[in-house]
Amino acid sequence: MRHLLPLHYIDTVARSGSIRRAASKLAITSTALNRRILAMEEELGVPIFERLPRGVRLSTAGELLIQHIRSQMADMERVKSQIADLSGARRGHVSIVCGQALLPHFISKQIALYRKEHPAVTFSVKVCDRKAAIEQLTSFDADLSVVFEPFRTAEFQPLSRVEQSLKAIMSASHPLAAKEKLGWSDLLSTKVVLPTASNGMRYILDDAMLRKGDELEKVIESDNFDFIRNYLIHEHCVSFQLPIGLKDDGLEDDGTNHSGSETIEGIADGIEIVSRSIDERAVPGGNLYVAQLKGRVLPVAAALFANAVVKALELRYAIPVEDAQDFKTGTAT
Amino acid sequence: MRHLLPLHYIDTVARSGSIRRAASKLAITSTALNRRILAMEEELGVPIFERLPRGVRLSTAGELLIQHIRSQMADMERVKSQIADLSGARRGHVSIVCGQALLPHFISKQIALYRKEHPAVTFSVKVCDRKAAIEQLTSFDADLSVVFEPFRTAEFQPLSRVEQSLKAIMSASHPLAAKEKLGWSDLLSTKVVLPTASNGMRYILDDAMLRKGDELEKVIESDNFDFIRNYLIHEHCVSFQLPIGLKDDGLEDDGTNHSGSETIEGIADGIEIVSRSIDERAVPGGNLYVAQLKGRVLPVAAALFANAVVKALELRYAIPVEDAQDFKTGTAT
DNA sequence: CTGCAGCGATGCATTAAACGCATCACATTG
DNA sequence: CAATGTGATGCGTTTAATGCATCGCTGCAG
Repeated sequence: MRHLLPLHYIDTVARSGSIRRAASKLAITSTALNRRILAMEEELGVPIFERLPRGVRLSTAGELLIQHIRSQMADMERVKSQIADLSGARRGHVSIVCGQALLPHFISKQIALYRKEHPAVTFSVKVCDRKAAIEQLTSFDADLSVVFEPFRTAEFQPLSRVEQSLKAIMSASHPLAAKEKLGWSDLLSTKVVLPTASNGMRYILDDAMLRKGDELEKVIESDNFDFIRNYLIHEHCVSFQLPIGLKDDGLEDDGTNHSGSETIEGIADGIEIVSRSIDERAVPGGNLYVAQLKGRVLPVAAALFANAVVKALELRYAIPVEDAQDFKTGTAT
Repeated sequence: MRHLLPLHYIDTVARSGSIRRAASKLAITSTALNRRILAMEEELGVPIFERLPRGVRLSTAGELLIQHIRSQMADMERVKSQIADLSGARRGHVSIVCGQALLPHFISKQIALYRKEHPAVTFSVKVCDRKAAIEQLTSFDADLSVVFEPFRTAEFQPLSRVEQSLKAIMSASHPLAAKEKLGWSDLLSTKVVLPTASNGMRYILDDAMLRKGDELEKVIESDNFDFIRNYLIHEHCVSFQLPIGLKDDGLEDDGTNHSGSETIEGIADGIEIVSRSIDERAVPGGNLYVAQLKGRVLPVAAALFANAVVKALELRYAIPVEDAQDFKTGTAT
């Protein structure tokens, strides 16, 4: 797309923070790039960038412009995807940001299913905390966001929502593993490993501690779920996970319960990690959202993948009736 | 804006229906234009235009593209207007389509008021029937639409709505001028002059006739309100007008009633044209909508003018309470 | 049936725009 | 105080766009 090359140039400069760095990324000389920037500012009548000693930064006008540019480039992708869809062959790229819990089982399975139908569609998956997710949407770096307890702004447009109650995970030999469902006092009786503050589950847990007035005995804090799960093998601690992040959350794909099978999360070094329910009165459930940028029309591939994700999610974790309507109309907008 | 010159070229070709005609409009040779079209199609991978013996027509892919292009150009205007607004001086252009009834008094007054505050803002006003109005919005030829009983589609986004009951207008010497309020039998007792079918009032009247099972005695049909009003001078007929289309609809600007003054519409050749209310049971009221294209972010000037129009309209003709909320959220979207 | 008019496509010489190199002026940094 | 990295600018070169003339085609009027 030749005609939006100047736009791409500006975008790259804005991301790079310096004309010369952007120029090397774009494989042109800084001279050429500099001139194009100057020409663009000339046409616009106002500077797009503030000149700093160590580079450039977007001016106020530039902030307005860059938003337009990114929206414009993303929309061109959408048009191209729709045109490609006319000729039957669906191709394109879907960029997703999601919470860690989604990665190991749910998202990977959904992508595999979609790619089975449309092998020409490629994906990129980024892990983001609840705040960065929305930023990725607004900068048009991501098409879709699937995040637990996301940071909601006016630009956040939910496509679907399901409730997720936190599950406790621990070694099978942990004393609490004997219980079917854990209460607040159970959690207070053990050492816990928590995700870092940027995580949605931590947000729920901090809130619970604040309201109860108790502090859980936090011995480890980590932003990596793999590390946390593996640590539980070595010490009798409890940590937390969303049902959707478990290998087996006790549900079939259509949301019906298992016939009383064991809820074994995984085996490492011969030690089983098991998951147990937590009483909702101890730790209230949170919301998992599928969302896009408000007002944006997604490329064909992204829109249809979003539909598939929403469908799978709502089938497995029934959506609350009172809100269902809202999200349906939200999707149609 | 140099970078969207190619887009402007395509848009012009689409509107002209031939590359050569477009080339002369754009003051370049047909060769150059033709090449740019070919280059663009090359980049896109599919033809944008179908080649006909007498010119070109948009292909299916072209239809998708042209919508993107127009949206893109309109959005660039918005960005420019917002950037201009940063430097304090509001400038720009507002393009309005509206029904005939709005023109003589309401819209002209609103534009005058706005231009008093911002003399650098220019306006274009087109008269459209209820169907063409929405088309002008979708093609980005108009920013705002103010139409009585508009043709509503999914792309039509109301910013406000007020009810308007039809008024009967006639020469002061017409027998029915003696009455304060006219019923259905009154209308049946006289000859009438009607607007053409594309008009919103006609839509209401046709509907009323259908439901009553009676036909009004239509002697003249015209799409021009000036002609209609002037004709009433020469023959004892009744025609119709919206309150907002009257010089004096019996209301002050804030919606309160006049203190029993005469409702004189105008004087021509010494004969007064007066307006009289019509019983709602005879002819039900219709809705006057202020609207924009769904999902579009208007330029600063257009958005603020829309606000002013909505405010003036709702102050004068109180908006129905039960629907007010919907339109408020609609505006915010 | 035929010639004419209008259309889009294309080869070629010309022109204008973009580019790269070398260099300057400036500010921060070590 | 030198060293580094930044954006701006003058100049020769290269690339891309433009205009002209022309071709092949189709529908239409005589």
